[in-house]
Amino acid sequence: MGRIRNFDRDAVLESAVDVFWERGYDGAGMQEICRVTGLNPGSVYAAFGDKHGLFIEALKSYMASMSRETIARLNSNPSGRAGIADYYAALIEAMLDGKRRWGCLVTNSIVEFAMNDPQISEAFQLHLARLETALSGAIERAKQAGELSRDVDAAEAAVFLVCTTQGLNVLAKTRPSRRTLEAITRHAFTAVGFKA
Amino acid sequence: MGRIRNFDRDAVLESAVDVFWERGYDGAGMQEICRVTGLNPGSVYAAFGDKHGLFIEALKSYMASMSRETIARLNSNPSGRAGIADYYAALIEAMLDGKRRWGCLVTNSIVEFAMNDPQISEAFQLHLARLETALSGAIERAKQAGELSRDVDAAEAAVFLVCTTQGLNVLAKTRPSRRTLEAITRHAFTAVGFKA
DNA sequence: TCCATTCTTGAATATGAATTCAAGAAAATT
DNA sequence: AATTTTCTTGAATTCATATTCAAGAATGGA
Repeated sequence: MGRIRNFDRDAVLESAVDVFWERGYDGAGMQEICRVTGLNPGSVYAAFGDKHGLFIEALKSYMASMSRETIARLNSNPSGRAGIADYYAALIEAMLDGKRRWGCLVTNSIVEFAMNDPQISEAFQLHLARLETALSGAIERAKQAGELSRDVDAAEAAVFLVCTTQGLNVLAKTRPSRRTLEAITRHAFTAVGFKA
Repeated sequence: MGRIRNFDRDAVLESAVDVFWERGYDGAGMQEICRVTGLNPGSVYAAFGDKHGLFIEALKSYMASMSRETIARLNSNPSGRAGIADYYAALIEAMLDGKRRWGCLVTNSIVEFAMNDPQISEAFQLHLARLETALSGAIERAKQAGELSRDVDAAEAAVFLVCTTQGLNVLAKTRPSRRTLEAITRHAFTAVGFKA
């Protein structure tokens, strides 16, 4: 059958995600991608076609792992309110200390590509819709539990929270203080209808 | 004295702003910049040094005109509440029809450059601080007028509104509906403490 | 009118990054 | 073990685009 591939495709994608995340699509040179993944150009091109193809796969990998993590956190607690609080608490920590200092790969890419690339554009819409649905679900649970008034429109509130998250993703790049981030999420909570 | 320059520096900057705004820094080719401004490469380089220099000046021109417009709108009405409402109403229109479909040049650039360029980074912080101050002023006026409770923290509320605007700037690129944009600004109003 | 200076022009060049490719190495099948 | 197939390597190439430059044109002063 011939020589077997001796690198792990998923591990390579995870490394590539970091480069695109930190530097952006244009800012990420094949040279650095090769350094970080430990691959040579030839192997990258054989496995992924070209830089654009690598990026699409890296983006999908990022989206999948983020969706998974977000949904898990929102549902980690029977209380919808606590789920949303946990989600934002984790976001803030990552923005202060973790990779979220680089913003969010989806947000960064929406801005960098506008909606010029139909393939990427579709993936964005899907990802944002997924986040929105997960938030909406948590809001509905909060309503059921009496943590929130029955006449809150869950869909609208979810869109608003998605917008807040996008805003945080931008501000994260300006190295904001914990105080600033917490003030923002506190206001978002109020906006949805949760009591302080 | 020699030949006099026969183009208007400010007009050139305004055209350049549009190219950077729509395409981003990397996406804006000198070729297109020359086409749009009507200049030749040589003239651009003589006047602005290089692409980076042109960008910095274009960004400053954008920031100045946006600050001016925003502050004017926020103060266009004696009521702080009405000023903020006008500001968001105008933003929504521009996101549906106008150049804000391309997002905001500041937001786009914050994301594209992260905080790698100190010169640009400083300009960002200043611009965001200006917006924050203007919003905070309107909120204070609303408090004075009894449109808002005295114990609203104007500084925190202003930071929150800046975040919302950044989020809108991102979502604008996904071609959102009027309903979506209005739902978001309605929630932001609530979050600050205005009655529906 | 002529000169000195500065601007304009657009083709030529330089630069940097993506991509290819030919040779070598490893695995599996016979 | 030989053979075939596929992967790996990294230097060479291609390609795109920022930048330069030499020649021409317009202005103000002498």
